Amino acid sequence: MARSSTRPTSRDVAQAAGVSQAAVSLVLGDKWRGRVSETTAERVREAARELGYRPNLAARNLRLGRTRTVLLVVPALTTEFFAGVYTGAARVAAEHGFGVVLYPSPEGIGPARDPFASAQSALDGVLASSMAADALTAIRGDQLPLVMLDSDPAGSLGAATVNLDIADGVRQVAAHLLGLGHRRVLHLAADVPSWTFEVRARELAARMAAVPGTEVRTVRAPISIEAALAATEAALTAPGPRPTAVVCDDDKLAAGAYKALRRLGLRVPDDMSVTGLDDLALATAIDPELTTVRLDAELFGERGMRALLAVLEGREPQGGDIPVELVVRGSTAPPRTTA
Amino acid sequence: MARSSTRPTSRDVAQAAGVSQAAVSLVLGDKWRGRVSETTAERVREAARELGYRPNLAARNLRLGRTRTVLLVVPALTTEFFAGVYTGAARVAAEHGFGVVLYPSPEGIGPARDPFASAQSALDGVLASSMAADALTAIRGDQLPLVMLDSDPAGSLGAATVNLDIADGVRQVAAHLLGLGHRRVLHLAADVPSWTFEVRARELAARMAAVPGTEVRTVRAPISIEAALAATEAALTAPGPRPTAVVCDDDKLAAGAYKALRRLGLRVPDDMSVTGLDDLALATAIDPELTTVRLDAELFGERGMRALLAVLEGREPQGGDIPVELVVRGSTAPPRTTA
DNA sequence: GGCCCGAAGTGTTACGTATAACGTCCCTCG
DNA sequence: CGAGGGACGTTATACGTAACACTTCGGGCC
Repeated sequence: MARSSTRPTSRDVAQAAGVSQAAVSLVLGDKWRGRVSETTAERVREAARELGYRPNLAARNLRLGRTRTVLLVVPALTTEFFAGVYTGAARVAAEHGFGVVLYPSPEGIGPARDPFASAQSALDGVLASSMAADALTAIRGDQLPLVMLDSDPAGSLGAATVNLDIADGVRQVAAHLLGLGHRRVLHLAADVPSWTFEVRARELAARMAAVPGTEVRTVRAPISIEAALAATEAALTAPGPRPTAVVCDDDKLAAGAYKALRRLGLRVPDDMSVTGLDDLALATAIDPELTTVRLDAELFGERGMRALLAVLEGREPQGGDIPVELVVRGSTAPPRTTA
Repeated sequence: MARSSTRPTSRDVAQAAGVSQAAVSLVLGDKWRGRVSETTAERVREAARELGYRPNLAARNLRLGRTRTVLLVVPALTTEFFAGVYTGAARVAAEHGFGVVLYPSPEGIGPARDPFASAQSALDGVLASSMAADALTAIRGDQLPLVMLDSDPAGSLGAATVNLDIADGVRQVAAHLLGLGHRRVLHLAADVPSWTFEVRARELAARMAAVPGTEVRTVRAPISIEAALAATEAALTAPGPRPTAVVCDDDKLAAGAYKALRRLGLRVPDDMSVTGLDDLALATAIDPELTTVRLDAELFGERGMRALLAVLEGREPQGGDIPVELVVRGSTAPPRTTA
């Protein structure tokens, strides 16, 4: 019996089982077929169980030069969207014996230097959602394998990207509203410098412009209910013909739009249609329930992790955008009076 | 110049600066006052900068036997509540040179073995929110320093606890409703086996029972909008005198209650008052805005981390519950007809 | 002049693991 | 009957860092 004050090492196990430390490593590392007899192997396993042996990860990482741990960088912990991304990513990672560590970039989407100062050699790779450019270059400088989530494929400095097909989601929203007869639309845009939001604006403008007589007005707000409320109220009380629908970059913004409309005495969807994007719990909590674009967050995380694992193994990550789906609920209807 | 294919080590820096590896360790570890001259120290720092040296954490952790990293176990990533807890905890940790790694227990609150299998010697301590007992004993078995968040002080196997004063929050809710004249109350309880929810039930029952002629009916639902909707609808269509207020364990449950009331043709607050607990963004997104108990999540995380750091340094963590505050909004009013 | 002391470093070791390289023994085959 | 080869291990080493113990040298002090 070894000194019980400190944690048992593989050497303690070896002594208890009457074998060498190397044998313990072989058995516990499952590399023993044809090198150690079944009976000896069992004796080692028994001793390890007996002593409550847990391998020292620091030593293993040092020896192997890798950690089987990757970092997931998310803009914020707030939404269940990133919870889903984590869940999907963690599941796939676990299947391959990898762990996932989470780094929430402190204030929304912003520079994230910390994780690389504190994690460095503790990481094998990084899965990063829409990050600021300087953090990205910091990672590249560290030579860490990187896969970007929802990022401009052209501007990722050669990193692989995995994207949701947001553009198609916006297309579906535009088609839905145009089909209902809407022609004047207010775009409540997220005031966040990220490619994923640029796509929304670009695609909406393009789809609406394809139909004559349409008009898109844009107003920007940070992703918060109060900010969305203020921005929407300001936009709708401005002079000129009033839009008949509000297209929001995000469900949270839509919740703010609801409040602005209520304050202005406008009813959803009778006086004004509203659409969101994400399909958070919030979307069905508000009244009427929100017509929005459902993003499969878990699949997103899963595909992202698969891509990163491919990069780590030197394989080519497979591309292809992840499909999204318009969910029509009670917040959209034909405009009251045709323009 | 060393081989550029692999990362520079402290030995590479030493060679570049013309000193020994030990000197590099002293200088970069800030332990050099009186041991190395200022000029030599500067030469070392310059060489390190030049080579882009980053210490190998695995080696450091192995050498020191600690990682300056703690684990934060949260029941779910979903709510902004735990985002706040993380933010507060991470800030305090950073001030003391510690990093925080997040472990979201996979499905809500449940057994969490993984982190100890995968993190083990990679952690100095654990800050855990309301966990299942078996996971807790797993940690204790690992002898990892532990602080529990929102957990029964009596049942934590000797681990220090840091709690929000939920009981006082419930007291404030009860006093508010009683003051408005409510006597029959439906308690929409979270169907989650956690001490923090037991407290709500116990305290509500006690406070209501203190006033003659009161009645508390209880219905349980998992924390989801749909489940809360179904449970509330069932409870309110049951025979017997209808309650005049619904007290919810959580804002999300309250959102479900709103939907049930709408479906039943009951208006908030005219026909039914509703209260929540958390003060999430959701609370102000729904209409009318929810009367709820605001929890200071950041302060909670901060205090929890301070307690854990105290334990790590062998000091006695300081106790004391964190105060909470009732926020009265539009969802509560006097009952329409006095019973 | 001898002695001690502080400054400025260096040499060496250990942390716990995984694995390459190296021994045995015994059995089989040509 | 000797060579070869599997079965079953062991010995030794390296990963990169921090820290202890030791050396060298110049100066101050009695």
